[in-house]
Amino acid sequence: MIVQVAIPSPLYALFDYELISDIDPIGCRVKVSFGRQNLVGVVLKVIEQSEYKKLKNAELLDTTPIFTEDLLKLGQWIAEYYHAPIGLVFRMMLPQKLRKSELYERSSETYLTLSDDFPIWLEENKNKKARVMLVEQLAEHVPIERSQFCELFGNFKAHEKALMADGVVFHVEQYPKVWDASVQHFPILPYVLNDEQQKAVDAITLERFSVSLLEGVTGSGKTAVYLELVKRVLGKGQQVLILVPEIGLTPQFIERVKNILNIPFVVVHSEVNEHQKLQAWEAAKYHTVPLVIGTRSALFTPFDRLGMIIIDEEHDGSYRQRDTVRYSAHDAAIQRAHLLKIPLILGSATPILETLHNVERERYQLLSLNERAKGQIPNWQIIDMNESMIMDGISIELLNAIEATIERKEQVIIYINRRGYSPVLMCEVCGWVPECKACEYRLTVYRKSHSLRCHHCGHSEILVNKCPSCNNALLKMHGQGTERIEKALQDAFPKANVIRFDRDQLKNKTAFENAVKDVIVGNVDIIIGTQMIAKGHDFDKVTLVGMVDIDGILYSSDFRAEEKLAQTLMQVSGRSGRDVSHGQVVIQTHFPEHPLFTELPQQGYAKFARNLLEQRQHFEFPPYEYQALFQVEGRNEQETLKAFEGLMQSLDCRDFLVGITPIYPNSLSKRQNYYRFYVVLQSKSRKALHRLVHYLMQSAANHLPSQIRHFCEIDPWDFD
DNA sequence: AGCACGCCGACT
DNA sequence: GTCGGCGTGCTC
Repeated sequence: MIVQVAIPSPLYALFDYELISDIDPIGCRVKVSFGRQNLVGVVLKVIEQSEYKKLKNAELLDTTPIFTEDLLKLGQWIAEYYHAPIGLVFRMMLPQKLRKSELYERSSETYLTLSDDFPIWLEENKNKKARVMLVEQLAEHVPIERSQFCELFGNFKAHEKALMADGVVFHVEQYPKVWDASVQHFPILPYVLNDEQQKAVDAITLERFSVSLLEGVTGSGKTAVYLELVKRVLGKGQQVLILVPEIGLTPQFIERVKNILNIPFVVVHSEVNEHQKLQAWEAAKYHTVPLVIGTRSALFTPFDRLGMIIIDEEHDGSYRQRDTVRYSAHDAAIQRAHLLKIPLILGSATPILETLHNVERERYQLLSLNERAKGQIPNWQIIDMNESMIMDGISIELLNAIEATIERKEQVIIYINRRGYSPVLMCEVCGWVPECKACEYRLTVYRKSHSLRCHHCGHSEILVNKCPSCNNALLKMHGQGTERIEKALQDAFPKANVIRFDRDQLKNKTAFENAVKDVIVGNVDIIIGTQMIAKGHDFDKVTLVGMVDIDGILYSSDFRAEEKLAQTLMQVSGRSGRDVSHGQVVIQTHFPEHPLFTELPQQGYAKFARNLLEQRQHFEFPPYEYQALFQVEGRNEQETLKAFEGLMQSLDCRDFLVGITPIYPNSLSKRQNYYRFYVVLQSKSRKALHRLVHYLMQSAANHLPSQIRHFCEIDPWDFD
């Protein structure tokens, strides 16, 4: 037969091969020769005839499809929706062990069993006390998984060998059994759901597609709702997938699930090794476990009978992948739930505006948990940096608050922003920020060309070195120089233990866990950290959170800056004083009049977010319009720009349903010796946007010189 | 992506 | 003299 295969290469087409097979090979892996290399592809279609004359042969690697039907469709949806090469999408969906060109066979487990005449052996070997004990234990448990028996009764290799030689104990290879809800007894949840929680649980209809937003702050009891829902789905003989942010998969969370549900489950995240990943993959596919908890890539776990998907902390950025295949696991999960006709739950205290908009349009149902949330509106102290006394970027008010906290033997978190926001120029004395005269939009600094540019109209002017407003020379680039904060704090509190919490410092799991342990035991007084500390861990002794460097984000050219900052502020506030009454948040800013500081703490996130939505509608930004980013990068700055300009000019833009921005240099313009430029395409119509992106990608592939790379990103979240 | 082919600079 | 840098082209 002739099959069409998705090949792991950055090409958009399927490739035809000749295949000899008795079974329907769709969803199976094949070994193919592609050019001069041997690759593993996935069969997506069987066709009658090929336009190609001489086809190479493909070799079947699986006896049964490796991709479930819904995953096959999901992969094709991702390739189409995100304009990604289909073979790379399918490679991404496979566990690494299955990307290799090896035959796959489901792994079996070693079980222990006894010979029928073991009583005779017992009779004859009464003096061998240890072995008698083992045989007696086995008699009660057989057949039992060998590893499980070892867990219960320790390693018994020597005895095992002897018993096998005597012919009483046997090894049997068999597959683990399908997990059966009717055999399993669920423990009674150690708490009673309140009215809201019960209402939320009852509002979910199983075995039908729906998206529900479970809105509630930390401590409002979202997890209890999740677990009750898991129980219900499992009771129907179905499985559940829980997606969590990269940082959210804490031992605390795992412990909670383990203790409360008392069911077998598998965990998939970046720290789990490939062997364990394949085990988890099999356990889900063959339904030997009913629950999978994992980060972004766990979305591609095959299930025998998936009955529900839960996305915890749905606003979290780690659901978006920005390398090779650029996709959102959040949105793809909704697609998967749709394909399977099952409910999907989005949980967050600070849902993204896209989600809230879908609630307003009644595409998603809203389930609110407010009851325990009263008094949760944060008590913020806003420090006006224009008025305050400042030492090394830290105000006297914050210094005093830190001192008092440390003296009480409580802990402090200092939150700094280290993300690559485009730099803002600002006067340290009066807070002046350069703005474009034409559009009043703040200007972005381009250090290399020594200029300021407007991201709206493209206007460019010379970089000033003195503040034109107060004539002071203390102009500062924001988003820069956060290292000095650590030094300043260490200098101010020489006796305090200061720890830095960021990705560079705590790359591996043990370093991270040790740091967490240090904080929990109380070995640390001041924690300096980035986004990482804004979520996940519950540090009971933290009673003060200081935010020292947020103006840069506020005035970045990202139209989502306020939304993101509001989310961060709420999440960070949740870190302070979880158990005690005197939790305190101190925020330093040059712009104390900004709604984020005046309205957000009074109204709470939900109300504030709805105001932001009105603004988005007014300015015709997402979610009221749809966006795509198209980026071009090359070694030579001028050539790259020229090629990009040529490409955009040749574009037949009579398709006036789509707006296109001018070409911008990327704010981190040069990276790894590549100069990067982008445009943003925007439209009210997804279809029109999709069509233009498709055309642009094709035209780029055909007309851009091959040393200039390009890609697109659908529904972009960050523009750096 | 990967891999080969091909054309120019500094090395055992 | 070659080894190897990476620009270019191709894959059913």
